[in-house]
Amino acid sequence: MPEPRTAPKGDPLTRQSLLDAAAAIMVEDGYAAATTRSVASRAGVNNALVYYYFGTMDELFLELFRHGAERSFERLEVALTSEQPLWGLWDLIHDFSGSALTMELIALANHRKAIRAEISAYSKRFRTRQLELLTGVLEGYGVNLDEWPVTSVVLLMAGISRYLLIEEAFDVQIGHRETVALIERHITALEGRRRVPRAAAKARA
Amino acid sequence: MPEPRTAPKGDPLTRQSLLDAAAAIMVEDGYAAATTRSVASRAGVNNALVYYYFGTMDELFLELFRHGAERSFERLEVALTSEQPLWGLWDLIHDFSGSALTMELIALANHRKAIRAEISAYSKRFRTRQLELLTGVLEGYGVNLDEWPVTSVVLLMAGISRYLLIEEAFDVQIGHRETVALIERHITALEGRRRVPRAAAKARA
DNA sequence: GTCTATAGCTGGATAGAC
DNA sequence: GTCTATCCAGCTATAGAC
Repeated sequence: MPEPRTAPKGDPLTRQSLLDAAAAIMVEDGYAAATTRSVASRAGVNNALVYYYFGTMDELFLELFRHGAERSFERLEVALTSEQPLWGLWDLIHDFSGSALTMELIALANHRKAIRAEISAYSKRFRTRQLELLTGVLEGYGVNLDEWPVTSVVLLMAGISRYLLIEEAFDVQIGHRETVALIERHITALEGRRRVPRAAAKARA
Repeated sequence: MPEPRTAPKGDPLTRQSLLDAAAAIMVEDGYAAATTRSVASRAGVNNALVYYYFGTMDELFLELFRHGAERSFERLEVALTSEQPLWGLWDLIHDFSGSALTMELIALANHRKAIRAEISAYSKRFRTRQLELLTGVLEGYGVNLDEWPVTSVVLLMAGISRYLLIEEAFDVQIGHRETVALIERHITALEGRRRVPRAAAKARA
């Protein structure tokens, strides 16, 4: 579906630059810093345009989330139907890009009902799809699903990965290397060494 | 040390009620809702008192964090020197109370330098102490520390626990029960069934 | 589509009365 | 200690000119 049902009004470039500006500000200074003025200013336009394009800041935030969510969903499909689904899932989950923004949106959701509902619905959909696609894979690897339920495997990978990112943001890295190695050892035991390229890994200092 | 070196000025009760009010508001509506006016109003006093007691909102947030951090550190000592250190650690980490506030403070830290620094320093101290106390314990249990580094055990427990709490906040609970069971199975394998009472567990719906 | 101008509100912070 | 009063900054949102 390359053509949305109702084409959003206005200049698509301006619209996108507002979304990009909002994302950048949220990552750099937190969601509270993403105001109509700061976003518009960074996008190089007047703040009244935020209302012209999105109506309210809530709508802008929602659109930002939906963009990222849709992209993640597509990447999930690719990862879990690839030759090495576990490696694909790990790389996807462990990917730095987007995580900072996601965490800001989660924080934002704490006091924005619409955003909370959107994230909640999406998370369930995402998790459900993960399970659908991964159950057969783990069965194929001969994993004992009573001892290692698919949900738990997914939760462990996601949880540890998210936690490492949070700690890194606070410059705490004690034991991170060993822990990543531990996870990757287990993945290797199931589906061999990583043969697929790590998807679009960001350079890290 | 029942007497602090420099007694904070003002009425200790008012001071505490301001801190309590700030904590409650942050948990309920997010850190952005904790303003001088909202905090003072909830504490039943005038908003100018926030400045009388704390000077700035930043100082209030810092004091809030330090209180919780100190309490956590004490609980860590108790847990890790108890008869069942792993169960103690798990209960401490997995405790619901305080986690919501912690997450708000983490979000807040994203754009408040002073708070970021405080959390960073505390986290390192906390992790270091965990390792000091837990290394001997795991050795005593005959754990292969090359395969399961102490840091990784701690990170896995903390990461999964935190992630479960975040998901619960979004009403996503798919696989949570099984995953908690999995972790507790492993703890049981090392140090037997839980014999110590779960510390101050909050009732959950 | 993009702008200026402005209304209306909320927040941080301070001065000074009691 | 606690309050009232007030200043100023910054924000959302709208009206209307170009």
